[in-house]
Amino acid sequence: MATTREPGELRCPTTPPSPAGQQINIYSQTGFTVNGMLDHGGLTPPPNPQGQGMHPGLRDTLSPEHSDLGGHHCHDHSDEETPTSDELEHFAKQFKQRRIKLGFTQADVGLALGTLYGNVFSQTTICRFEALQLSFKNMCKLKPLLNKWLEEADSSTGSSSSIDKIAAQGRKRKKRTSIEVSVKGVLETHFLKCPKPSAQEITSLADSLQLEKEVVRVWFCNRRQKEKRMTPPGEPPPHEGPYSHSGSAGDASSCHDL
DNA sequence: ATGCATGAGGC
DNA sequence: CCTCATGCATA
Repeated sequence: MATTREPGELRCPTTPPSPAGQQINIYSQTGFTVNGMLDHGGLTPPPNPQGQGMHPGLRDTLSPEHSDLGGHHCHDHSDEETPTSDELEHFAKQFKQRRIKLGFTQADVGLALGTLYGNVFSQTTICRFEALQLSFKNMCKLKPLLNKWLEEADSSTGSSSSIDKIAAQGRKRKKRTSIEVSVKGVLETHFLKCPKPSAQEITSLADSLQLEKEVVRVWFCNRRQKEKRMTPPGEPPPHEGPYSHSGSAGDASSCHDL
């Protein structure tokens, strides 16, 4: 049932005490510069064609170099340029390890980034970074920031934190709709058939599932995003029993079935 | 750790 | 409407 509840004040139950005492940060997102990835007084380095182009499976053999065309080449410094998937993976692992050793929570890091560079991030984002659950591009963007934080953190092992919260906006966030597992299953099935249903298909699907069209639409959007992330479900330290997923009995022909 | 949601930018 | 980057609210 869609029991619309207002966003109550809820605090993370698992937020270890962290030292506080720093400066305040500025605003939040939207409008920040895209780091200084390319700003040398030379030619603009070739854009990274990768990213979303590859499907989940770029775990091992991935050419770590780029084809230099034109006749110019820029060396890749310690941290810059487009890292490889492997590099990102390694970095993420090390980052998490060090972060924990230093006694910081994911939330702490997110805030620290804000006080350090003005870009605040939530626990969610840090978590996803560590788990490599972001898009390749996104990972590349965050790596430099987190890397810098690492340096700062281990350098000044003692005081680094801040307490600052951005006021919630006037808009009320819709209550999270919990979709029943059985319904999710149906959605999954449809996704396999048609990852990108048309508006009308979404409408009828929503209708048959008794869900708001918007909810269904968003579900598909989120589902597509998941498909684009790095680390295909169950890869790194495979301890998980991958769902053998039977060949969905039924039909897998056309997505038009209104 | 994740599911559903918001919003900006793009066609 | 979609993609993408992000995050509140939850399990």
